[in-house]
Amino acid sequence: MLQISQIVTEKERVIEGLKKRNFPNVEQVLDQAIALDEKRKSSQQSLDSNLAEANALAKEIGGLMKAGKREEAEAIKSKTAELKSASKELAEAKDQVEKELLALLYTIPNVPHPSVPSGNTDEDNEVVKTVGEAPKLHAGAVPHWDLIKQYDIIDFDLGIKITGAGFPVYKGKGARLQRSLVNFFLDEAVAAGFSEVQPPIMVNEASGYATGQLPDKEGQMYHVGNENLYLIPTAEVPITNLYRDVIVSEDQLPIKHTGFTPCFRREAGSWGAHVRGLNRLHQFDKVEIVQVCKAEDSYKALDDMCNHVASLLEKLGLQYRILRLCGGDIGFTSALTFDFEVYSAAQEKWLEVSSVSNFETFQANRLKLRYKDENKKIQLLHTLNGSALALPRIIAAILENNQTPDGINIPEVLVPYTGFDKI
RNA sequence: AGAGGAGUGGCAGAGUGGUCGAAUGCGGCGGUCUUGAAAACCGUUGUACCGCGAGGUACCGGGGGUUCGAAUCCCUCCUCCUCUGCCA
Repeated sequence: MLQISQIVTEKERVIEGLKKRNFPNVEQVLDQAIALDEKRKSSQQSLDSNLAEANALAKEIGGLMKAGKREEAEAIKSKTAELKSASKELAEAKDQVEKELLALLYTIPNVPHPSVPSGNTDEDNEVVKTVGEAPKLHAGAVPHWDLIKQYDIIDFDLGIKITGAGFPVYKGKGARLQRSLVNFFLDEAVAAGFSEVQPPIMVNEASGYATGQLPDKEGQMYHVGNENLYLIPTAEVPITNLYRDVIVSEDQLPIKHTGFTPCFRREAGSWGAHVRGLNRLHQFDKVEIVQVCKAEDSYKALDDMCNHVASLLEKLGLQYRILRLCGGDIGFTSALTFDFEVYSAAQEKWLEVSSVSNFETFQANRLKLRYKDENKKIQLLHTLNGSALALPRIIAAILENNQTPDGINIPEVLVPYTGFDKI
């Protein structure tokens, strides 16, 4: 959520940024927010002076009662009734304005970083660089959805039986490959200085709001109604929320965490013929990296996180490219996002396997995640996160790219984890 | 899940209707003393909003209520502890 103070003091920059996102009626919405804020201030002023008066009278009554001057006290009491009802009305008015303002602010996305290209769809994303080469597959090479059947390592039909579409069952070497990748990614993240956490995979409403999934993506999360909890769409939610309502001390920064969790996404409306096999699932595994740092350090941190993701893909020997997301494709909460895509050679398609974002203060403002600077001034921190990495599409690419007529080769770095070098 | 108890500032812990944003201790910060440190002593030490400022308002787990006045009384929710039950 943007700070209202940001909207007031940097209105032009906000307008320019939101236009890049094609956010409709920018000026109108911002003016409305500013007007509501003014209304909020004035209603607080009248409420406060009203309360101050009432407090003074109450004290006076207290003093008189103690002095035994009952009658004088009673006389003053009669004066308070009016103040009381006025206070109630003023408080309601103030709450109402605050709610309206908050509801409006919830609808405003983050201001993109100046380097974010304008554009409408993923077609307009900027390819920053492409690393590695596409493997040359043998004549009979097939997509991963055929390979998983051929080698009996991932079973979609069984998943459909016990749960539904998009919930595959990993079997034998498929299950082992998945576990190996999780361990490999966690080990690499820990080696890069991210401390490991295992968070809950259901979160409450407050957590969903704080990282921005609510109310924006309400329909995309699975909701556990009898407990009013949400299944996490990404470990970003619980891990970032570890720092909700926290004022950290400067020497704790930067905070770096990694965590492995399953992720759940309803993917309402995004299913189609182009989505096959492991390309899109309702439940998948992911290792996430999260960072909290000072404003002046956050873009360096973003770079570091991107380099970490790149190193993973290089170690796995996968061709990949990095995209700078355009204004139309960047997430609601993000200021700058780099997507990583691996080339899936049999599908002849680029698959997104990581998204690394800097949210600047957008999440921190909702989280109330702050620190005290050297002048003892309390400042919002910046939050960042990235996938490192999401498993299913990595598995798809490994299977497709490393297939040979007599088996699938396992990348060398994984062999110590899998215990086998071929499927 | 049932019965009982409890949630107060960074921590510990007082306060059960009136000048309480809240005693006291510890911790933190600043200072005196010291060659330096420790000890001792003195001072200081929450957050948010409004206001140019003086200052004001709110916050004692969350929400609601009673009252001129609530940390204190009532209702409700949440969390923790103890006992009983159940269980991976």
